[in-house]
Amino acid sequence: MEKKIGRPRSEKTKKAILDASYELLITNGFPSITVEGIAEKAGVSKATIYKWWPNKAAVVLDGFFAATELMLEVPDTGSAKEDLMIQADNLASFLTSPKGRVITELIAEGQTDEKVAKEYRNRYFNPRRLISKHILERGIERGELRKDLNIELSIDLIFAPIFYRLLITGEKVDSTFVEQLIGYVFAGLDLKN
Amino acid sequence: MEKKIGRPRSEKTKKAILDASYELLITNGFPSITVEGIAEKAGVSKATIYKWWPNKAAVVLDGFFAATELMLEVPDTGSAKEDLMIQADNLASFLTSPKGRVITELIAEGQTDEKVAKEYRNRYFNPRRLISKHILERGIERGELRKDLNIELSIDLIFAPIFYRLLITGEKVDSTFVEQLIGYVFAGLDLKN
Amino acid sequence: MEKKIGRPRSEKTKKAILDASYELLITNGFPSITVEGIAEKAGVSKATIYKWWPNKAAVVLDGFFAATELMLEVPDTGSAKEDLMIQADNLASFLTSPKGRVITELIAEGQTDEKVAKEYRNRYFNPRRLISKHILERGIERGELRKDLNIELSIDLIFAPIFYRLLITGEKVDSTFVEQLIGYVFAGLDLKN
Amino acid sequence: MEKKIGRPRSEKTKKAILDASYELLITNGFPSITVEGIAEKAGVSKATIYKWWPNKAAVVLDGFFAATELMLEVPDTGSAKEDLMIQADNLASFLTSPKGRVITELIAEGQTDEKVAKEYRNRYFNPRRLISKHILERGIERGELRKDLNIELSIDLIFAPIFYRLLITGEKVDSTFVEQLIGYVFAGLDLKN
DNA sequence: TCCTAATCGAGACGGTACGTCTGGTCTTGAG
DNA sequence: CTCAAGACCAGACGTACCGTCTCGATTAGGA
Repeated sequence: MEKKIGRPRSEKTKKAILDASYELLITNGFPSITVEGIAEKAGVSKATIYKWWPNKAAVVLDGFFAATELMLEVPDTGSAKEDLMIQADNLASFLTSPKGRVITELIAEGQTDEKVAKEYRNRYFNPRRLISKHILERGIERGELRKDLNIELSIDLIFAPIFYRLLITGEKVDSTFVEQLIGYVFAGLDLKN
Repeated sequence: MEKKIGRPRSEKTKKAILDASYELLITNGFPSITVEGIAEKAGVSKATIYKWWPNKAAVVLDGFFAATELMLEVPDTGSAKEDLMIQADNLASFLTSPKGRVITELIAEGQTDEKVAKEYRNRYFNPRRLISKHILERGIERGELRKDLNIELSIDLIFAPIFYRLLITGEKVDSTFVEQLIGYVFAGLDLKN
Repeated sequence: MEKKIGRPRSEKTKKAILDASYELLITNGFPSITVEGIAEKAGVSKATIYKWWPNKAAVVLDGFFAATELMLEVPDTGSAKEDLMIQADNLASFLTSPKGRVITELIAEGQTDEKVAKEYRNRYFNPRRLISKHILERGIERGELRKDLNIELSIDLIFAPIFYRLLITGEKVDSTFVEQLIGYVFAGLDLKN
Repeated sequence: MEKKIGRPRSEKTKKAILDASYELLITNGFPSITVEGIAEKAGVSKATIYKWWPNKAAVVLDGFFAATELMLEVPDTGSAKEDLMIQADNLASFLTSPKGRVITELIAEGQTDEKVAKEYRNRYFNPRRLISKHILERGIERGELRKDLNIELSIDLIFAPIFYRLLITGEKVDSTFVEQLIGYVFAGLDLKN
């Protein structure tokens, strides 16, 4: 147990930093955030920020997740397909909202900063994938889906197109799209379907 | 009819800039490229670069596409599924190669710079989607695929997971994956399949 | 004698350059003149300017003297002191006018560009000093001034304070000052006077 | 009462900047000084320089005066004429030395930058004129000079020709010249003298 | 009349410094 | 020991002019 001499870390300061960071993130977007801006808005010294976070990305990520780590409800309608549709629709709604834009910016940042990538995988994607996994497993148990289903790949199939449109093609991502998407994923392209 | 007065633009200089830009892109990655660096490597004045391109992203994009605008062969095995598998596999190979890493960096940049996004859609993705479209239409004609197939969505389904893994989950993208992927996309998740 | 084949130099162009140069000099002052500006205003190519003048200073000087090489009348009132007073007063009037400001700017430029210095000595100061010399010599002949007068020094004494005020102290240079100045120069500081 | 929070300004850095600036001024002259050069020589960031000085002229002036603000001894031989001769001779020696060249360059700069002009008047010329004034007043008290002498004009008469030669005619400024000059200023041009 | 050679306009180009900005580190004194 | 304040270094940004250069189009005199 290490000694605890000296002035203890101020939780108020920490909160101020994360709040300021998140607010700037929402209003101005990731790339135009500056550490100086966060410090000023939080009424805090730049040095204090760098004391506790190694760089800009770290603070901003922390601020984002501190603000968005919310309940992850597991839909349960009795139908795996229906449950996944709900989950996908919720995701699409969030991603296309102003707050959701941050996610795509973080993904962008993650392309050149592995720490960022790790962070959003652990704190954002993995928890959500677990839910999907749970839904799919329930579907298998119930006999709705076949036993040897590749669950990870199935999750990819469902959610990838949503991100593909957001990140790459820029096409619309709305409920109609999600519905069609789930339909095609379940049915497959083959003629027989 | 465009004017032809004054000293004409030096093609040698243009090439030197694009080459230098591309080389730096490959070796150091997008975010660490500097216009000053390009100028120096190309033996060119910074002002000349800014004369022809509005900003860093524009030069780098141009350099990238000048170097990668290659033949887009349309696979034709007689089977749409087979053709798409080949196309997807080619894409996966490229994206996971050092040169392909650039694409994900450009997508990252595109999240906050609409011009970049527009550019890679027009110059990279659209041509490739056209090929997929062609393959699918041929499949429909041949009776391999159903007449009312939503072609755009189908293309999304096939390629999205590849980018999803690269950009988000970081999971492996190899031939096995592509094979499984195409299998699932064609067959669907439904029990009956 | 050199051949005169080829297109001859356009006098119209030369005039346009000098005029534009002078106008810019008067309106904006020496340091904010740019060769690009002269070229544009004159409707002329930059290369043409550099064809005939080695650098910015040369054009501007030429433009200035082309516009200001005026008659140098020799005052002749019958009194050397009176004549010098008139000359000094004329000089002071010119130097404190907007057009005269240019002279001080040229002197400034001359501190670091010997060619400029040479130029304004030859084309501006020497002709004027010759007049003063003439006046003083006439005064000696007439018996107004002593035979062994150091003429060069005397000229310095008369005109130096005018420039001193303009260039250094910034004090007023008006007719009253000139009058007092001439008075003191002629009388000397000594008690007996 | 001024605040004293935050890291205090580094005197070492300030000195390094002023020293570097002065050394460059002496060796290369005012117009070829660059802020970048000062920064490099001083081992300092450009931003730090711009933090404390608004532009090049300001740093260089400061560097110059920091290095030359020396004792201003008042000569006192018992004769005003003699004292002025000594002062003028000292000035001439300084101005014609390498370090003195800077003064003429500053005067040049002052023609188009009023702040520079103000600065060298306050920090260089005014203190020296005060000494001359003192000498002249002492001369009047002693009965060497007449009571109603125009002191300012007299100072102009003595020092102006030195600067006139340096700035304009380029003629020699040595002890002989100074001696003659003082002689003429005191005696006047009039025949009776 | 055609040829030859210099001049001209337009404007691209390498170079150099500008003054600004931000990321991340360091230095004080107060708490 | 922590914190606010803020000075500091490093280094890229995009801009501005310099003086040089390459074009094609003119514009004379000489062949």
